[in-house]
Amino acid sequence: MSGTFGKGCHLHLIDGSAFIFRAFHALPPLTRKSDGLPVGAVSGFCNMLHKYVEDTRGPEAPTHVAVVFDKGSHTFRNDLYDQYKANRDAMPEDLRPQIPLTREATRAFNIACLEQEGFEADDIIATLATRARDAGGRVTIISSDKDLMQLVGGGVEMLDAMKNRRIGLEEVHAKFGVGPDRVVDVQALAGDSVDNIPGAPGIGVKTAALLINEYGDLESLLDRAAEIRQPKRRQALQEHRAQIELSKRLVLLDVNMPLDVALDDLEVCEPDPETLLGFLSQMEFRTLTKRIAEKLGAEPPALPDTSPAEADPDPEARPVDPSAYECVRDAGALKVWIARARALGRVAVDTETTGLDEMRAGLVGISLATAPGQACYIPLAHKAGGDDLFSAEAPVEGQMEMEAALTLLRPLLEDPAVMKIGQNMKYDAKILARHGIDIAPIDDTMLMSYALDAGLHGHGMDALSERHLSHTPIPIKTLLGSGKSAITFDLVPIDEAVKYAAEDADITLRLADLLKPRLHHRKVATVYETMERPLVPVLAKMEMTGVKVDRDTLSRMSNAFARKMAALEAEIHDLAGERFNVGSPKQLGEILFDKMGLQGGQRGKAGAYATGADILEDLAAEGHDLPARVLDWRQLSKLKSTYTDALQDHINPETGRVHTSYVIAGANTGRLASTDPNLQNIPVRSEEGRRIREAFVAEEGKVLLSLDYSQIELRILAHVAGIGALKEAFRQGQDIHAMTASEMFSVPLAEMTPEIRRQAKAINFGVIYGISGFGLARNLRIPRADAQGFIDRYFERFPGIKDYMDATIAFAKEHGHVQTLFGRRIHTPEIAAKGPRAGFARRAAINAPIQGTAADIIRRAMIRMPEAIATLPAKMLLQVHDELIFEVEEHAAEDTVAVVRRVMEGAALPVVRLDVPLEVDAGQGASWAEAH
DNA sequence: ACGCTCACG
DNA sequence: GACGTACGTGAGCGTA
Repeated sequence: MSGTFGKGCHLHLIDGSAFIFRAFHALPPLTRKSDGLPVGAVSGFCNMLHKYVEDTRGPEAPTHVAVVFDKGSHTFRNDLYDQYKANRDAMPEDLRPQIPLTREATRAFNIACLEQEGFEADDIIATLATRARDAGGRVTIISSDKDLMQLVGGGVEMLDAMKNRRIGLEEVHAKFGVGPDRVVDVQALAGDSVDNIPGAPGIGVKTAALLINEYGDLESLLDRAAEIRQPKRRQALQEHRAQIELSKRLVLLDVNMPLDVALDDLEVCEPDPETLLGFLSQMEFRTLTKRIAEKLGAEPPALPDTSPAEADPDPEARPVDPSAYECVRDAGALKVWIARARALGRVAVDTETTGLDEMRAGLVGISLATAPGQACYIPLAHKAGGDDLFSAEAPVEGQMEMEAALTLLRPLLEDPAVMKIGQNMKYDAKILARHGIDIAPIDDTMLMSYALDAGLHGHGMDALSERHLSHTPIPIKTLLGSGKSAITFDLVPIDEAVKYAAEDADITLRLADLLKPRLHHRKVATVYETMERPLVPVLAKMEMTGVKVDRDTLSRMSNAFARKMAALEAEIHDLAGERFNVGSPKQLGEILFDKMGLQGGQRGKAGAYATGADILEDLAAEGHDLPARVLDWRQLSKLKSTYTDALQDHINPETGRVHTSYVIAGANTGRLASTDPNLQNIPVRSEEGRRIREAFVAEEGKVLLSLDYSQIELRILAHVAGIGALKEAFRQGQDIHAMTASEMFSVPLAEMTPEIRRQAKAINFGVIYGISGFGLARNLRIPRADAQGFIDRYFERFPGIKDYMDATIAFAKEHGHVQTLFGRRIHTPEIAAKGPRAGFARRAAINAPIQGTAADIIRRAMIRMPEAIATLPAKMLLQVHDELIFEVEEHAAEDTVAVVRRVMEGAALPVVRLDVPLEVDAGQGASWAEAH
C-alpha cells in the first residue's frame, strides 16, 4: 500500500483531545507509584489507543492514521472573538502534566501525532479529511464532536468509538435537520453555550434548520430576513446579523490550513516493541505492559521496584554523612561531576559567598549533589585566615582557577536538559548572573515547601531538613562565628567548607526528592509551576536592575529633619520640666502618666505604659501639648532613621542604585516581602513623608511609571462572595465606598457626605480583614455598640458577605487550609484553637483568600511582563503589592503604559474570569513622587 | 533577643 | 459571660 495516497486508501483521524478528556473523567485518579505523578489519563489514553488498534485489524483496517491534538489555548478564533471558549473551566490540576505524556504515548504506538499552534485539532482534521477525500480515498474521523459533522459526506464519515456508532449523512441530518453542507449555517444561528458561540438570541437548532431549509442557506436567509413573518425571529436576525456572521466564521472549520505533514506520512506502521514497552514500563503500567508484550511476542521489561521502602525513601536509611563528600580541586574531577549530572538530567547546586548581599558578595565556591549522599564542593576563592602577615589573605593552594571552573560549569548550568535544584535559587541565580551564567531550568525546594505548607512552618533549609529529614545541618555559625569576630566564608578552611557546603547541596537534593512528588499529590503543582518557580528569574532581574536613588536629596532632607527634631526635643523637655529620651517609650510613659498625671495610662505586659500613636492622639485631642509634640517628633524620627539615613547606606556604590531583595516565601498569603531595604513601605500617606519619594528618580532621558490595581481586594471580595450590588457598581465604575454608604445608610448618592463615605470605607476594609465590632469601633473611634450596628446593617444589606465568611471558616475547619482562586493554599492550623487565638485565626482565614488572590494576580502579571515589554526600552523595577514601578525611555512611556496595563488587567485570565473588571491606574514622572 | 512603634498595601 | 482582637509585612530603637 506504500506510495501515493489515493483510491483504495482509508485514513483514520483520531480526535486525541477527546480521548484524553474521556479517559481523565472516566477513570479514578491514578498516580505513578515511584514519584506520585498523576497518570490516570495517560493510562486510559493508552488503553483506548490499544483497543482501537486491536479493533481496527482486518479487512476494514485503515491504511493511514493520525492522532490529532489541540495545541495551546489561543487560536485564530480568539482573534476573531475574544470571548471564544471563554467560559471553559481551567484544565484540572491533575491533567495538566499528563498532556505531553499523551503525545509521547502516541509516538510510542508509532502513530503520527499532529498538533499545530494557532489551530484547533478540528481544523487539522478538516484539512486532512478534505485532502484525502479529494484524492479519492475514504476517511473515518474517530470522534463524536458535533463540530466535525460539517465534514461528513463524499467518503468521509465519523465513528463514535465509545458507542461504536457510525455517523453518516443520516445521523447528521437527524441531529441538525440539514445536510453536512448546511450544518455551519444552523450552528451559526443556534449558537453554542459550550464554546460560547453567540448565535442569534432565541433561535435554537430546530428553528435554525427550519429557516435554512426554507431559504436555502444562511446568506440568503439574512438578506431576505425582512420577509420573515414571525416578528421575534425577524428582529433577532436583523439586529444580530454581525453576530451571526461572526458565529459562522467561528464554527466553520479551516479545510486549507498550512500543514507540515503529507497524507503519505501517515501510513500505518507497526510499533517498535522496545519503544512502546519502554514507554509503558516507564509509566509503570503493569497490566498494559504485560498485555501488549504478549501481543507483540516480546519479553516485558522489568518494572522499577516500587515497594514502599523505595518509593518513600527512609531518611534514616542513608544518613547524611558530611565526611563522605568530595573536594573538587581540578578540571578532571569537575568533569566527572558534570558528566554525572548530565547523565542524570538533574543536579542540586549551592553557592557559597562572602556575604548575604547578592549584589556585593563574592563567589567563594560551588557545591553540587547528584544523588543522596553523593555531593562535592568546588572551592574557588578561599584565602588563608591566619594572622601571619605574609600568609593572611593569600589564596589557598589546591583550588581551581575561578574562570576555568565557571567555563566548565556554564554549559551544565545553562543546559535546558538538566534541571538545577536549589534552596532559595534566586540568591544563587543572582550570584551566578554576576559571573555571566544564566542558570536554567531550575527547581527550588524553598518554593516547593511554600506551595505545599504555607502557614504551617518556615521554609528555610534548616527547618525543612529538621522536619523532613530529621537531620540538623551544620550551623553556619560553627564556621563563621558570630558577632564582631565573625569571619567570611572565604576564610573558612577548605576541608571544613567541604562538609558544610556539600551537605547543603545533598540536603537540597533529598528535599527535592521528597517534596516534588507531593506537589502533585496535594494539588499545588500548578501553583508551584506557574506562580512560584517562574517568578525567580523575574525578581532576580528586577533586584539586579535596582532603582536610582538620589543621595543629595535624602541628605538634605536628613539635615532638615534633624533641625526640626532638635527644636521639638527642646520644646518637649521644656513641657516636661526635665530632660529625657523622647525616643524611649518607657521614659515617655512615666513622664506622661506618673509625673504629669495624665489619665488613660494603660500598662502593657512588660509593665510599661503604652504610648502608641492612638493614645498620644487622644491625649493631644484633650489639649495636651507634650503628646502632640512627641507625635511630630516621632514622625520625623521615623522618616530620618528608617528612610533618609538608612536608605543612603543602601545605595550600591557601583551602580548608584538601591537593590532591594524580595522574599518569595515569606508572607503566608502569597504576597512578596521586600527587605534590605524594604521598598514596600516608603512613606506616602503624610505630605512630609511622601517627599521621600522625590529621591527615587529615573535616569536622564527616562521616566518612572507607576501602575496600580484600583481596589483589587474589594473587587475580589465582590467576586468570591458573589455580591451582585458590588459587582454592578464596579462594572459601572461607581465610587464603591459611596455606593456602600448609600446602601447602608439609605442616603442618596447625590446627598453623600464625606463623613458617611469615610465610615463606609472603613467598613469595606474591615470586611476584608474579618470585621469585628471592637476593631471597627477602634478604627472609627465610635462606641462599640454603634460599630456593631453598622456591621449588622452591612450584613443585612449584603447577606452574601456573611455567607462567604461562614463558608470560608467552615472550609478552613474541614480542610485545615483556605485557598485562593488560583489554588494557592494557606494553612490555618490555629482555626480550631480556643480563646483569643481562635479570633485571630478566623480573621486570617477570611482575609487570606482575598489578599492571596490579589497576590496571585500581580505575580501572574509580573511573570508575563518580561516578554510583553521585551521590545520596549523599559525595565520593571519594583513591586508594592498592588503596584508595579517601571523605568522607561521617555519617548516610549505611553506605549509601555498601554502594554503593562493590558498585561495587568488581563492577569487573571485565562484561568479565572472575574465577574468584575480589573482596572489599573497609571502615572509617570521624573520621580516616584510624581509617578504615583 | 524581644517588644514597641510606625512605615506601607 | 469573659476573653481581647481589625489582615499582611520589615526596620529601627530601647530595653532586657
